[in-house]
Amino acid sequence: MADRSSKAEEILDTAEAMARESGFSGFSFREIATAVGIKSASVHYHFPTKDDLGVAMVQRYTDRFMATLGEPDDPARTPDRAFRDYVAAFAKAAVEERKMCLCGMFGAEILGLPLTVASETRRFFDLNRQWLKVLLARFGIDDAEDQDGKAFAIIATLEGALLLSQAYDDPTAFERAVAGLGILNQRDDSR
Amino acid sequence: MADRSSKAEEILDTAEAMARESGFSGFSFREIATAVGIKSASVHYHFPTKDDLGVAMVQRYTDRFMATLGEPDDPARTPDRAFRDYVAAFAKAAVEERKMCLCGMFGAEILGLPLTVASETRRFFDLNRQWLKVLLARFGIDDAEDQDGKAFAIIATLEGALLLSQAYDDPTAFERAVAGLGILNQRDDSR
DNA sequence: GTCTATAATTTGATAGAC
DNA sequence: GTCTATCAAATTATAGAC
Repeated sequence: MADRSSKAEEILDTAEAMARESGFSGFSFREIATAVGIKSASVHYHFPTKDDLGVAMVQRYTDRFMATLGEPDDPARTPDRAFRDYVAAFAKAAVEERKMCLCGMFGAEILGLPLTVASETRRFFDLNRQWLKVLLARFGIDDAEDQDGKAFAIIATLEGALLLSQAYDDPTAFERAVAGLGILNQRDDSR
Repeated sequence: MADRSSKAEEILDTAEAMARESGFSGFSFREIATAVGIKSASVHYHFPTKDDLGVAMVQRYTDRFMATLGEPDDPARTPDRAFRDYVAAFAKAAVEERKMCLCGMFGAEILGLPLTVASETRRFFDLNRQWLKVLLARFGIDDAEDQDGKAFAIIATLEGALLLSQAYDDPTAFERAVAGLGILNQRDDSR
């Protein structure tokens, strides 16, 4: 896709990890440089400005996230299974990575972001909504407004569950929040 | 409570507004000073360090928020009504103020906060969970684990709905997320 | 690609006069 | 309470050598 050098990927790894813990202002070129073993001027060689770095971070995060989801209407996967996979994508952030969703973090502080990064952040949510709409149609939810509301509700709950996991530094907060949700439990028997 | 001067309140107003848009690193003593018409050294007179300011911001926000909620077991208010009031407290942030919840913002970036501010932020969520548990008991939900899960799910959805409203700069995102949620619609007839 | 060196700006914070 | 003056550190970013 972007065909980046391995050093550029290392930079993105580090910047993403830092941003998912403390936001866009939560990392600096110097910190990243130290972490990957180069100087800050060399980071600027790969990503001239912080805007550029921010955009690349969100694009890579979004591409990876959507790729792990697969297609919502893949006939090889039941709707129930696809929905569980969707929840699992967020659970991974809470349990394995113990970090916020990058776009959830940027979404909250979007008014303080460069416009290019803000725009790319909204794209993440647009793609998620579209993916969920296709899936909800397979559940027999055909009304567009209904699909829209349910998609928003699902994303909100999962992003909020991640937020609580961060606040408490406790992955079980994510699990408890999701387990306590009716929408998800309706299909608890389908595993 | 804190018995602060009106200038200190002005400072807190400004800092809160800025933090709810772009986080803890999203405001500086100089910006605040300019906004309230004094110099940054004078801001330090009221709040010696940024830690102090952050703690005061969260304490005041939490106190105000819990005060508007009232008592969850006030017999003068039906459980349905109390729950609607709870949702309305978050809706106010999305629709009237068009800002993130201060503690939702700080919760997401909690790993980048001073420990004192982080601790105060968790208190906000502790108080919210306790309030909801008392309310859920009135709905006949007596199992403690059940109460806990549902409380987490409700807070997660509302904080996540605020996050989406910020990301899209659109209060209707909050409303759509909440409307699409089964847990809330079950009692749609009780208004 | 990475470095040294450096510029311009911003940040949190303090000392001391009024 | 507010000011001027100042500080040390950090930030994003650039120029130019290797």
